[in-house]
Amino acid sequence: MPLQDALFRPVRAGNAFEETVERLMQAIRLGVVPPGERLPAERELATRLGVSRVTLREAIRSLQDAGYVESRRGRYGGTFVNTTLPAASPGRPIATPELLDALTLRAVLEAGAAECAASRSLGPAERRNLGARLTECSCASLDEYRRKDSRLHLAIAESTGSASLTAAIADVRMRVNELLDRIPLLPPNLAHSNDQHERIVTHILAGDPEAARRAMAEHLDGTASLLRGFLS
Amino acid sequence: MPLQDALFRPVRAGNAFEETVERLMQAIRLGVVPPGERLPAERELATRLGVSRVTLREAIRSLQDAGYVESRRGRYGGTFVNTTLPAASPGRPIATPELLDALTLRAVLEAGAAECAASRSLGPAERRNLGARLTECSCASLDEYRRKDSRLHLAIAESTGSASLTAAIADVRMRVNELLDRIPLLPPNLAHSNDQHERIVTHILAGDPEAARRAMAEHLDGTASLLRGFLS
DNA sequence: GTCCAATGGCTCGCAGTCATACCTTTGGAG
DNA sequence: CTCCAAAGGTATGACTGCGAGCCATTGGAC
Repeated sequence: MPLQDALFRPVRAGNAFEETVERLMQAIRLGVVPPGERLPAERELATRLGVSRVTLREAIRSLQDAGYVESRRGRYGGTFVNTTLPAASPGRPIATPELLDALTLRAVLEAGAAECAASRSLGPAERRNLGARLTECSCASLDEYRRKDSRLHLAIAESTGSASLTAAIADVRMRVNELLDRIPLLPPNLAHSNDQHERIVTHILAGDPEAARRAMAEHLDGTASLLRGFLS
Repeated sequence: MPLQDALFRPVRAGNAFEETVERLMQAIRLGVVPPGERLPAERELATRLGVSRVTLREAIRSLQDAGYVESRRGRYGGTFVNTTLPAASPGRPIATPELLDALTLRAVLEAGAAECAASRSLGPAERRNLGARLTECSCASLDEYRRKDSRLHLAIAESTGSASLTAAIADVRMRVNELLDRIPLLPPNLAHSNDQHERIVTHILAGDPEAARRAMAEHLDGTASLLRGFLS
């Protein structure tokens, strides 16, 4: 019975150390803490992540070794994201069912988020945030595009007002980005992507849920078919 | 920055024991392992949950104490779900933001799942499964309705073919059911719900994604506004 | 120049968790 | 009747993760 497969899945994705590394990577790779910026202080971060400071420090240490962050002591010190990030390692080959699973979940979550965001009355701060992320994305160079793109999509998720939904989208984006890192990013795709972004944000700001959903679905379909093509 | 709140959320929802209890409760309360049925053998279940047998046994023990399951030794023994389940304990009062968060996520996931299921070409086994769950639900008595209802919704999720999506829906249903257990379930609501179920399944089987999505959204809106009313 | 608050760096003992192995019970196969 | 495979029940020793406390460093406030 495959329903049980979904429910009796592993309770833990790994040990506390591994999951903590994963979470910090998420913040960095999705551009939530941009290059040059500081992570929260260890004591605070450990509390927020529900993990001991010892474990958090081990995770940070491994990110240092991998070249993602650097730590400075003293007051006004902290752990800072490096301005030049290491390229993602290829990792294991991709299983097709896993790919389809991630793409399905992403389509549901992000299209739903776009619709939901468009059906809410957004405050001025939220509207400004969406605009800022959009222009940031359109100005981004190739090597920072994935990060700025993720940041925009997260801003849309965030404007649904649902923290769980935002978290779920962050998770699925990490899964999909891991796959996208295996295929080249071409300037024409990037330009097309920016057009679609603009349309999505416009529909959200105009409060047109149906149009926002359609635009987002179309946008996602682009990378989805790209992925399916490269990996099947 | 509230985006960081979503990403720097706790890495662990609790210790291994608590999370294991939660997972088993999910299988029972959502009707995935119905009353009278047997759970997988301890050794297998421990492997699937990625947890040691000791920890799993502690979890099972606490479910025994709470009256959810009984264990029998010997070959053809095992751990069986009790035919009469204890009523859910009220638990802590509900915070409104938490409620809205869960309802938003549910709307996105389940409406998306209905649409996705309708846009796939389902096999005969899947079609039969949907039909069976639908009639099971329409015949259910008040005290078993929530379980049968969840089981139908999970069948829809399952027919998207995405294990992650199914798991996500199971999780959010547990959250919402916990809230629904605080308000009475009335026969008229039940009848109305069954009508909507039938419409949803019909649209899915007919392969009409848009209609399936709309029907599901309407269906969810019913309980959502009920909840908002009772708790605000 | 001195102080001090905030930060990263470090250590130790207790709780929880795990892998492994072995014991006990049960009911069908032969 | 006997045997035995499959299930739950138990015990042991090592490892992980945690809380708490203390140390070391830094740069601004005074």
